[in-house]
Amino acid sequence: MNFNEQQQAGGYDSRYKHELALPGGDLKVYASEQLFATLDYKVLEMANNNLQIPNIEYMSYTPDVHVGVGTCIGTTAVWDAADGYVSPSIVGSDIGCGMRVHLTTLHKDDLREVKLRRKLVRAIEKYLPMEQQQRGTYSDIRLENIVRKGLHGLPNKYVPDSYTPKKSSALSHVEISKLSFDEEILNELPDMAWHRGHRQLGTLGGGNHFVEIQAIEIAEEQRELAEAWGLRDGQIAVMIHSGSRAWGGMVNQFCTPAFAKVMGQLGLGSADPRLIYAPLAHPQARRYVNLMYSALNYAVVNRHLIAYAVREGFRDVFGPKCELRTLYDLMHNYAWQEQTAAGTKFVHRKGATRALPAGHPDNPRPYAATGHPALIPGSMGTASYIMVGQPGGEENYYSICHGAGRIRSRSATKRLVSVNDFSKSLRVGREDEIVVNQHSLESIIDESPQAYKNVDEIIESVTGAGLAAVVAKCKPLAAIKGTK
DNA sequence: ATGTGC
Repeated sequence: MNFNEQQQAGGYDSRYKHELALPGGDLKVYASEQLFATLDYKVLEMANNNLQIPNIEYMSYTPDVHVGVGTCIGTTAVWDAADGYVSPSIVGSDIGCGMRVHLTTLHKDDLREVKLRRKLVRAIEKYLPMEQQQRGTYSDIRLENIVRKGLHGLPNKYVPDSYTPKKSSALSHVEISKLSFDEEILNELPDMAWHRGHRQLGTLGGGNHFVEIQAIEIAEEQRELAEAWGLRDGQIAVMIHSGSRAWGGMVNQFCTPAFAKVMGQLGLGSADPRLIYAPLAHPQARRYVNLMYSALNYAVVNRHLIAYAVREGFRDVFGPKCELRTLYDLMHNYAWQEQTAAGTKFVHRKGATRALPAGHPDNPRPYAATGHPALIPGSMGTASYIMVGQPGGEENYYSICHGAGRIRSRSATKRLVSVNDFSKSLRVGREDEIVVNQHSLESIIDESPQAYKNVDEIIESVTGAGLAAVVAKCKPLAAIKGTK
C-alpha cells in the first residue's frame, strides 16, 4: 500500500506518529522513523520546557522541527481560550512570516533559456525595494494604515484588476487580509519601529526568505483539485517567503521586559530564560496579542508588495498583459483563537502551517468546498509543494510542516559546505541552471540545500500521517535572495 | 528572523 492509497483509505499510518511522555507532559511528533531517529535531544528538552507552561492542552512537532529560541521551529501549542496562556517565544520573532504563491499565464518553455531567466531576475530586482537604498520606498503608503487595516490599508493602485483578475481575489484568496485589534497600543511603540517599518515595507529580508520562479508539476491523484485551483502542468508560478521584518522584532522587544515582570509577579517559572509567557487574560498579554496582530497585518502586506514588484518585473520582460493571479497567502508564525469541536482554543504555530480540509468552515470563501492551498517551501535548489489538508489533520489542529527544516546551524554550514557543492546543486553553468540574483554564493551559503533536511522526506511524513496531500510539486527555475 | 554580536 503506497501513501496515496493509505490516504484514500482514510487512515493514518502510525509509523509517522510518535507519542512521547516527557516529564513535563505529552508530546506528539509527526515524523518518519528515519527523521524521528535524527531528532536532537535539545528539541525534546525544549518541548519539555514548553510543556511546563500552565494549562497547556496540546503540543506537537512537525517532521521539519529544529531548535529555535525558547521554542522549536515546528511547534503547535494549544490552550483553551478561557484559561489559556500566550507566549511570544512560541510565536517567535518573525511574527506573521509566511508564504504566498502567484500563478502566471506563462509556461516553463517560455523560460527555457538561461539568458531569459537572468533577464527576469534582474528585472524583478529592479522593482524590489531595498531598505539600504533610497529607491523603492513606497512613499504613498501609510504604515499606520497597513498595521491597522492590513491589505485594506493599501492605496488602490497596489490592488489593481490586472494584478489579480478580480480585485476581490487579492483580498479573498488569503488566510488573512486584515486582523482587527485594539489600536490604542500602537501609540506606545517607539519611533524607530515606525521609521524602519516604513522603510522596510515590501522588502524581502535575509535568511531563508526568497522569491522563487517555479514550474508546476501536478500530482496525478489531485489533478481535479489542482485544475479547479487554476494550476496547469508546466505553468510558471512565483513563490514568496517573507515576514514582518523589523516590525515583528520590535513588537517582541517591546513586550519582553513586561512579560518578564509579569512572570516574576505571578511566580511563573521557566527552565529557559528565553521562554516567556503570561496568562491570556493579563493586560500585558492583551497588549502583546494586539501588537502581534499589527505584525500579522504588516507581514501579509509585505508579501503582497513583494508580489507587486515581481509583477512589474514580469511585465518588463513579458509585456503589460502578464498577470500574476493570487493563489494564496498564509502564515506559519502566529497565535490566534480557533473554534474547535471542543470549544474555543488559542493556537500557537511556530514554523507550522495550517492546512484545512475541504468543507472546514474556517476556509476562506473561495476555498470553502476544496480546502485552501497549503504552501510549503523546500530549500534552495529543491522543490517546493502545494498541498491541501485532510480530515485526519483534526487531531493536530490541522497543523503541518513549514518547509525542509534546518539540520545544520548557519555557522556549521559555512564551515562544512563548499561553494562548489552549493553551485553544483544549483547546476551553475548548465542550461538548466537555477539562476540566483546573488553573484556571490558565498554570501548565502548558509541557505544551501546541504543545511536542510530533505523536503521530500518531510512531505512523505505529513502525507503518511494523513495530515495533508500533495496537489503539486513546484520546481525552482530562478531565485531572488536578500542579504543581511 | 533581526538594528543580531564577534
